[in-house]
Amino acid sequence: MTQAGWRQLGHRIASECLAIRVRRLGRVVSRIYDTALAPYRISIAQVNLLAAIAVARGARPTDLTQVLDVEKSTLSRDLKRMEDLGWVRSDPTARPRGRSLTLTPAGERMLVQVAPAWEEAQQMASSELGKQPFEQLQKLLLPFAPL
Amino acid sequence: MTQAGWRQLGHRIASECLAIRVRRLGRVVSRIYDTALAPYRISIAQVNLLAAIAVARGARPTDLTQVLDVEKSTLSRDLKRMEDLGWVRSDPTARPRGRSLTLTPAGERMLVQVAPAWEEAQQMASSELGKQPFEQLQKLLLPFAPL
DNA sequence: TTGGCGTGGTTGTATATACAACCACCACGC
DNA sequence: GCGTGGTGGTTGTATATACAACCACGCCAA
Repeated sequence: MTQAGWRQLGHRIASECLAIRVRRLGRVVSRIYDTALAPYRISIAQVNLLAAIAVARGARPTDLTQVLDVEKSTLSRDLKRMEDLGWVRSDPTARPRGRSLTLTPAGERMLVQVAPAWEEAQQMASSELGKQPFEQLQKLLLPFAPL
Repeated sequence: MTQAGWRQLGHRIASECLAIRVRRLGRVVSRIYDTALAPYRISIAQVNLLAAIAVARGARPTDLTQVLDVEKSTLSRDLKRMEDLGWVRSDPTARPRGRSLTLTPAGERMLVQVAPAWEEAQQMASSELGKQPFEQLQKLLLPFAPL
């Protein structure tokens, strides 16, 4: 392969790859939310989990892996951390099999407490990305909302 | 806060948060590319770096942190791995200060070798997200292409 | 009744990511 | 000529993420 070959390839990949753009967007957006949430010592990923459990009450970890598109091993450890922090509780379930997840009172309080910071982060994201792009992204990514 | 309060909040956050959608998209899309690239023992994040260095030849790590919106500490370790793998070389630079990055011949070969798998991944992404959403996303995320 | 098999979950290992703290070094002002 | 500050980089620590391998337990079929 000639020198022009690989250099041009690099250019093509850098300029056309969807994953590269999406991952960079993820870093930028995550930083906005994590910064806004930092005073509460919680990450946007953890707020995500809290909200998911609040909504899908009594769900099992396996159920959440579907809703969140996350690996079961990832979820296992994330949940462990949040149980250790006292935000989540898991009880053996009567149903089929597995554990049933619920927020503890502390978890419920945390969700309520961080809500204003989350709102701010939404505003920040909208102003950093631009109002139009923000809204277009929201619409386009509707299928990825966990509901 | 009443029970309806936090439950409704969970629903609102789960259904309206941009970061949650973007992060989930990132997981889904990254998996598509990583799966396609797996036979080559390389991740899309590493292909990203290879391409960036191919394009911005002789750039210093600090320069890349701007282009990629990545923390310097993250980049430091990612580059270390890739130097260990023999894909990247860093030389002291005459200019201002710092190290100058270039692809090794092995790095150039790797970029060329994985290109077909990357193309397949682009196709897979387009078909999994749908042609229209894929193209709309591409357009919307143009500002996040590292060029 | 018992021997798999499938499902749910954890653990081992590795990468990607960030923040904070630190170090190294050069440039510039005095 | 010598501080001192800013810049570039690494290291400590922690989380988020994935794949592969494993474990635990019910359930069903022979």
